[in-house]
Amino acid sequence: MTTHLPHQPAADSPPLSRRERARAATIDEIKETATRLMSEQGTTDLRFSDIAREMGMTAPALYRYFADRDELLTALIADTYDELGALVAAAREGVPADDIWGRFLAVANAYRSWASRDPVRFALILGMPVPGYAAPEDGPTTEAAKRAMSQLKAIFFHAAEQGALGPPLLTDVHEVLRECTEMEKQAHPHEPEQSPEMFQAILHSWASLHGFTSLEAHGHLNWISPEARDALFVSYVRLAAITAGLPVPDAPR
Amino acid sequence: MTTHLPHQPAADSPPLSRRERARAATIDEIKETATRLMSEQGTTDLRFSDIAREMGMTAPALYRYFADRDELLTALIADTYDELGALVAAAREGVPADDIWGRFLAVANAYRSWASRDPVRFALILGMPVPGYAAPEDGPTTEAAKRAMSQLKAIFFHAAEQGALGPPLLTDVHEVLRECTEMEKQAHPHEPEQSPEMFQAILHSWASLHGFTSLEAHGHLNWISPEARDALFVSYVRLAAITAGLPVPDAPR
DNA sequence: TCATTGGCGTTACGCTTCGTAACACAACAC
DNA sequence: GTGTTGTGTTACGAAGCGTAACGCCAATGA
Repeated sequence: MTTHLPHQPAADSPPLSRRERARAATIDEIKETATRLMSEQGTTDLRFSDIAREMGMTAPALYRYFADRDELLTALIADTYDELGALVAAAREGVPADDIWGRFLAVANAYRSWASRDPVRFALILGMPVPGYAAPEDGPTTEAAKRAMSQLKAIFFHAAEQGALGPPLLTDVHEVLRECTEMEKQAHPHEPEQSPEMFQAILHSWASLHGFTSLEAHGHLNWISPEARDALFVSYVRLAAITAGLPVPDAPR
Repeated sequence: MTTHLPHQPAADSPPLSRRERARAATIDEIKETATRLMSEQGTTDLRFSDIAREMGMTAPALYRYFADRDELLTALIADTYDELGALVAAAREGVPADDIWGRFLAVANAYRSWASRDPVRFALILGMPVPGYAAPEDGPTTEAAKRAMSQLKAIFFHAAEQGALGPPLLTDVHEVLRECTEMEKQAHPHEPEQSPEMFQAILHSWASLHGFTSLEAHGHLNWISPEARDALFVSYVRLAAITAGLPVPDAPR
């Protein structure tokens, strides 16, 4: 898992003592095992004893590394955020920058296929908080949401830069959403300018994408064939792109 | 809760013995209590002991009524389906039949506000299956999905009947989705005709609606104000209706 | 009227989990 | 070598699940 903590700025205090390395490795192994168990048994309800057993340890030993189940969960959630973020970013960057529709589709596909591959972890970060787990106040939950969305944002910013971004289908924006855009602008002064219409369109796209993904990942579209779901998804993403003002090639792929 | 079981055709075998009535009442009370606890503690992970304590009973007594936690969950899930279905249907019927946009918005609002009011039960039926709970094979899960969707379907059918349904924004429909439409037609021969474009548009609408609802219900839109969310939702639903070919009044409400 | 039957709820139990406490051992520092 | 720190163990108490064995009560039948 190579924990990769983007939160503490990777100060990389170079001299990592033997012990510290061992500790870090154990932490990674715990998280890896926990993640695997979670995916395997299809539940976010992980048991310390299971993890320990799987690792050839006893349960109380884990408390040396995580104070309780919630702390472990918090770590797993943070890692999952990062993983999804990285995955989506990689997908976006795997397509030439001028192929805006291609990038949009790539991001959508990455989001969707990750969720379908790992519905439990998808639910872990973007579904309901784990049973009995109280997310740290105003914690990583909304953070993750925004990070996922920022990948979409990036596409819109890029399209706008290139002058390839048309007006969205809906140009009416409610006053309160205009204010909201203003606040976002102040919160992220380094980001390119974003119009209220674009802000609204981005949110629309993201909610759309999430809807299909969530339904499919949790099996609520199983009554249509996988091929039909694929076709549906592509048309769905096309629709989202069109309504958001992104340039979309005419030929239905 | 007055259990209202639409599955067994309410044969209403009239002579309900005193005992049977008592038993039914207890079952209802258990389900009520379980539901309440679930909503209150924000978790689908309910404990028999808690339910029993709340009812002034002991845990083992509950096993007279439900063989195990899964059986109780199955019952709760079924009830929740029915409740949501009824709620949405009521919302739809609360608006004059010729006000198509009004009905669409009402359905969307009902779905959304129910989910936000009761995110746990929303997750219970439309999110990830409960930890440790294996849904009965091909069971109520997809049933619920289809039932929720049927409310949307009804609106489209009605609009089509009235000749008020325009073409959706996307009229390309992939071959495999056309076949899928055909199969649906055969599965529900009593339903009005539905074109592939319409079938696709309905699915699009539903996935959209679900996306916003799911994000909001689980707190992932908390970084914008409730008022902004309201405004966003209305514009979102408008967009969905427009792209689906439903008649939408020009004035942005 | 009185015994029987069946449903319901109880206490008692075994098993498993969580999380803490007390102890044992290895690595490291001086 | 000796003390300190980190890591893992076994031992324990509290709480949950689900089963088993028992007591109580209402309904039934002679």
